Amino acid sequence: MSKPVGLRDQKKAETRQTISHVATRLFIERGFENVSVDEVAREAGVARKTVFNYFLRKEDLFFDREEELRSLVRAAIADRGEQSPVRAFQALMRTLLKTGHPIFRMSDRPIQFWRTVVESPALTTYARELQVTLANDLGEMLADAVDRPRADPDARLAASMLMSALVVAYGDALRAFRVHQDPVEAFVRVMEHGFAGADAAVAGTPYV
Amino acid sequence: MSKPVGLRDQKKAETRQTISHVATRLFIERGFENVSVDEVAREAGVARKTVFNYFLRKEDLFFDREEELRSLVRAAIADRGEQSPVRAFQALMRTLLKTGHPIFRMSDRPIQFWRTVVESPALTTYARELQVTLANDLGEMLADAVDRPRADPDARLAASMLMSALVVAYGDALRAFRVHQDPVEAFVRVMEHGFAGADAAVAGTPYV
DNA sequence: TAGAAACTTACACTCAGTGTACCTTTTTAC
DNA sequence: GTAAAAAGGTACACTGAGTGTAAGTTTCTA
Repeated sequence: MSKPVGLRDQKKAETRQTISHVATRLFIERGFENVSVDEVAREAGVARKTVFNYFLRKEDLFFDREEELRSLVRAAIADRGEQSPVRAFQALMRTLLKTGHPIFRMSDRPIQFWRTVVESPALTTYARELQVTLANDLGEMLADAVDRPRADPDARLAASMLMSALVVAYGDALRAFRVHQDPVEAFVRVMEHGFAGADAAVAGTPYV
Repeated sequence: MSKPVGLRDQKKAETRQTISHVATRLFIERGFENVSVDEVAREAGVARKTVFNYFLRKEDLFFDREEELRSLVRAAIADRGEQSPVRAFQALMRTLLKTGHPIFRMSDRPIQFWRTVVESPALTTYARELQVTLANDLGEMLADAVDRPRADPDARLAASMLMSALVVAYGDALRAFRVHQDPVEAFVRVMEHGFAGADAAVAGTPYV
């Protein structure tokens, strides 16, 4: 998070914002595959190449918020005190959920967002990549936290199961929302079962 | 599995085989992204369009064997007798592993195959899609087996965790192979931990 | 204020994937 | 056996993502 100071950085930030906002709006309105990058560029008043200068892939125009969660997790594991790293992660998730953090909020906006994702094969694929990336990251953080090698299979297993639990929980929360049930309650139920499972998977290791 | 009878079907099968074999060879030799579909078509003595008539996507040229595992799982769950469905699935995996079934065999050929996958972002993504597809399938089979709705979150959680365990186990087995350790032993160790975790996640449900 | 550095753009290109119309081969029906 | 029809293969033309390059333009720095 380096501070932009000069006029140049300010303009860059603005351009990036504009492109991302325009793209997000168009994608939600008309679907990801029905909007070309050309169109986004035109609407944002910028060259097509400029779009690709800011965003490596078309999908990046829609997902812009992965880094945030990652650093939250990193901080929680670093400041975990006496807790085991897995418990620290679980505690963080419970807190984010209870405090209605944007990432886990179940209101209209995110619902729209995820509907757009679900309706687009490309975005769905991208979301899965994100899950794997976060699982790998989490695995390395866990291993680092207990001084095991970064490729430690127990860490990877724990991370992978924790992420699975969250994704399944998220899916069920969306379903609950659609049928006008309490999405948070649905989320917590599945999440806690998954967390218990992850605990059991790495029982006897320093992770839990 | 309908039997091809006429000359036409025979030729079709041959063409498909040729294309798939040529493609697989080229991809393993030079990497997925370094071989264009044009090249595959040329080498197979066929028009580029013909390739896309047989295979929906370039990636399909490389992965050709998902259906087999799916039907094995389906059969195992159907014929599970007194066992719970999750136990039946776990038993199947142990058997496949012990009997050295092609899908789980850790010899040079699959190693080459997976190295090619790992080195290609597109193929890696495809493999993940496969994992999700199989997890969804398994989830529905589990739910069907105990007469719960197909979208039952417990079934999805169990399926997702079981698949996670297998994928992490597979990854660790490949790692073991590279360092000249026993890949099967590595696989079993991680798999069993994961299975125990999945059991715990859905303890108290009819799945386990 | 001039030159360096960084960003934007136009242009040309590769490659995946699709649609269409036409040609060739196999099948089928007489 | 042969002719019509059915199906596959091909050529061609197209869209759209993504990349490389060189030249123009804006901001920064000394």
